[in-house]
Amino acid sequence: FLNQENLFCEPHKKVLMKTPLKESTTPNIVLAEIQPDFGPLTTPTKPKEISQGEPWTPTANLKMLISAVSPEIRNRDQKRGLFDNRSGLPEAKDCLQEHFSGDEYEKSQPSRKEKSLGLLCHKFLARYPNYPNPAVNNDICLDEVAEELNVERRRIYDIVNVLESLHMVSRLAKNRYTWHGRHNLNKTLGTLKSVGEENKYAEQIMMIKKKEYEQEFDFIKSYSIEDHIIKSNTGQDGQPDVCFVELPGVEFRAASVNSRKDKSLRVMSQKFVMLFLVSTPQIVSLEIAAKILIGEDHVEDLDKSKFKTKIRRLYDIANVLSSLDLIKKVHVTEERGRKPAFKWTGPEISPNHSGPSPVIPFAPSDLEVRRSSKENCAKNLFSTRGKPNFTRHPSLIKLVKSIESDRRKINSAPSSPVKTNKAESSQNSAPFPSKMAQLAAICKMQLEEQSSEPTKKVKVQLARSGYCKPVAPLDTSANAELELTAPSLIQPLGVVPLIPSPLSSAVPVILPQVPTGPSYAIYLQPAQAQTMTPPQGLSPTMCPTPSSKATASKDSTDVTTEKLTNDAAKSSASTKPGSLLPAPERQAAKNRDREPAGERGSKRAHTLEDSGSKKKFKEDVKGLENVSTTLFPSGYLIPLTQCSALGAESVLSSKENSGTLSPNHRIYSSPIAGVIPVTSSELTAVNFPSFHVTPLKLMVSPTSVAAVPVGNSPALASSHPVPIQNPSSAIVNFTLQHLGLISPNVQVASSPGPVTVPVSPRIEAVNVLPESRATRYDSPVSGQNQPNGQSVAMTEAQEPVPVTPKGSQLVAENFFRTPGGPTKPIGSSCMDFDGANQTSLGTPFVPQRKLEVSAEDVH
DNA sequence: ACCTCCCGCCATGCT
DNA sequence: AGCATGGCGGGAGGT
Repeated sequence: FLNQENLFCEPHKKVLMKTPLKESTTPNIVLAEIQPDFGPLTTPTKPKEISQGEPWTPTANLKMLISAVSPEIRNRDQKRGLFDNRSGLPEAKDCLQEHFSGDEYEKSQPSRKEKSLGLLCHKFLARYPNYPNPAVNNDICLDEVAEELNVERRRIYDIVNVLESLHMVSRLAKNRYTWHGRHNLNKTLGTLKSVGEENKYAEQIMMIKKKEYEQEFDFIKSYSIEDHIIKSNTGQDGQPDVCFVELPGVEFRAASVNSRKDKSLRVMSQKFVMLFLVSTPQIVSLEIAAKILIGEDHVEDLDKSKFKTKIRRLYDIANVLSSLDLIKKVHVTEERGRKPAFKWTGPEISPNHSGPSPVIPFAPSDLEVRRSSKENCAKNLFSTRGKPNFTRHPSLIKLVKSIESDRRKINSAPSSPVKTNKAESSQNSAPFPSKMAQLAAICKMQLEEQSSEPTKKVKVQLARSGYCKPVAPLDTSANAELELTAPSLIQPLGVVPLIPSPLSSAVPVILPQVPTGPSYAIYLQPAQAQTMTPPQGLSPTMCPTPSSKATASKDSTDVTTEKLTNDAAKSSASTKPGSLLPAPERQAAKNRDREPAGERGSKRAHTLEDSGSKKKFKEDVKGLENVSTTLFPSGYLIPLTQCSALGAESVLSSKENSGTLSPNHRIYSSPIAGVIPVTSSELTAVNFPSFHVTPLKLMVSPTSVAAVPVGNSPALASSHPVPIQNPSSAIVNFTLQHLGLISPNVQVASSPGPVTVPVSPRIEAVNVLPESRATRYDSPVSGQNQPNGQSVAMTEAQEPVPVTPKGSQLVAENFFRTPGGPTKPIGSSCMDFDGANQTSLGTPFVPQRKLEVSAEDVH
């Protein structure tokens, strides 16, 4: 252990590491001070970076930095760049300047650029390996970094906050963060994507674009629709938006923890990333991003100042993301003019649970993740609820204690982020772990079963999941739909159905297909894509837009401009997702809530509304809580799901470690057991902190959602004066339904063969490779596993746990279902508890489908 | 003149 | 009270 650290840390860290950046300047002082104090602990990693390969020398660093910098800057700076980079330290600069500057240039002084957050971030990133060896201590001392980089701490916060939003770092304690590098990145992005889908960001983007273009005329319609969507989003989705998305693996404090966190740069960063992941062109203009991010509350009347502030923040975030090579600056030329925008240059990711991302993380290493997951669960639970009133089984308690010990490391930090009661959390956490273990065990079993038949797995899983069942019953078309439905269910996004993503989420393979989907394919934006669903007439209309595709970047914009087609379709789509089902749902919810869970579910499906209302949600929650309490300590479904997810992950990871499962298997399996649950859990987690409501979303099946929105939309429309809606409302609803249905169908058609396997595996493969690289540096998987005593211990512990858990069985089942039901997980979990849900679900869906069909017919 | 966004005041929260 | 965080927006550098 120590040896490893030494290997990793010693060489570069103290000496080299610091040297590179600062050498020229004052570093000595810093080094001296820092090293002694933190020595091994703080400094941890850094030099390792793989990419560089070169030993750390100032020049090397400079080169890296320069290269890293955007081309433009690069070119310019390169000339002076050397100076600048070195200059990182003022003193050095001064010296240089004096020497050189005598002549002309004194630029060497830190120009603004030199102080840019992007450059700073590069420096920061240069200190740590992309794929750190978990075994080594990767602690980051903010003070130290600030000194070394010679910047105010405030700047470091900016960087760290963004990194944290990607789970590339996690906070250990007061001034300390742990560097995770990109191990979790894919997973995180997957989660963010799924959340983004949930939030209907794609739709929102489309709406905004539409507005812009349409404002001139149809805007009325669009507005009405948009408004609805937005509002809906705000209401329901807004919640999720507000929350910080916690990844299963990553530990962090819930957004709820800090009041600020809601607004936090972290959240903005996540949302911003979501926009990229969700939007088809993957190009997001700052304007749109700002509108959406702000807009959640009141899109339409944005304060100018607010808008400006948002833009400022987005620049900050964008700089960091650019440094991570996740995005690059571009300009989108639209009718109106040229807008600053950013293009996603990061990895393509399938929705969270879907294959690759999750898999990768697990495989490589993510001990921390596991830990964090546990912690997260605990945290979430606690955070959400003031206190855990869980009744715990002794066994659970034991588990908890063990876990706590593990956690301790993390939490040990004096001020662990989570402020809530650590003790409590830890205690609470205990149950989860056990649960998780159980879940994991279950998942494993499922996975194994499924693994045997990857392709079939999905279906099987679906079938297993209570939710799935419901789906199947729904229609004859069901088979195809099953897949569809499943995905929809899986993703809270369900709403999303409009977009392919949901499907993809359901089945990893699907996603890729969807996008590729012949019909829409092209550059259409999400909205268009959605419209696409109604391939028939619409697609042609859409086609024009595609023509725009000539310019890829423009496509998106152009597309938006065209909006043409299907306002209705779009609107429908938008409505679906966003739909939040406000009033109607609530009503329905009320009725339903009282009803038995099973009934509820059915009703929900029926009404579709269920998902929407917060009230319902709460009610449901209450009911669930009761149930849950009885079932197991943790009251909330969400946590459980998370746990389940975690468990699944852990399982997966373990498998990976063992090598029993092939990547493919993992993928598939993950979707079934782990994946779905995970995503759901993640989603839930996100939503959870801020609002109970979120769960509602989960609860609702996508189809149901779609249906609901429709209903809602009219209502909403009524509230708003929306002329269009009157005529269109029905249509819209139908269209929406269609969208949801269609998309699935489409996918189905295309997917049938390919659906399951092909794509996802590829992705995984891709992802895996990188990771493998990363690992190599640090010390690959084996190293990871071993290194962290903690993480390792955790895993091991977890595995055993499953067995031990006594009460676990019940829990397990619950969890199980969760995962399965899970597609949508969280809600599902709740539903599961209800028990009846499964059957109920089936019933509800049926009606929807019928509706959908009708809608289709209409088309 | 607009785009970027650095800088640091000061609120917020925890210790 | 003191310190760590980080929201926020003025206003300056860049183009």
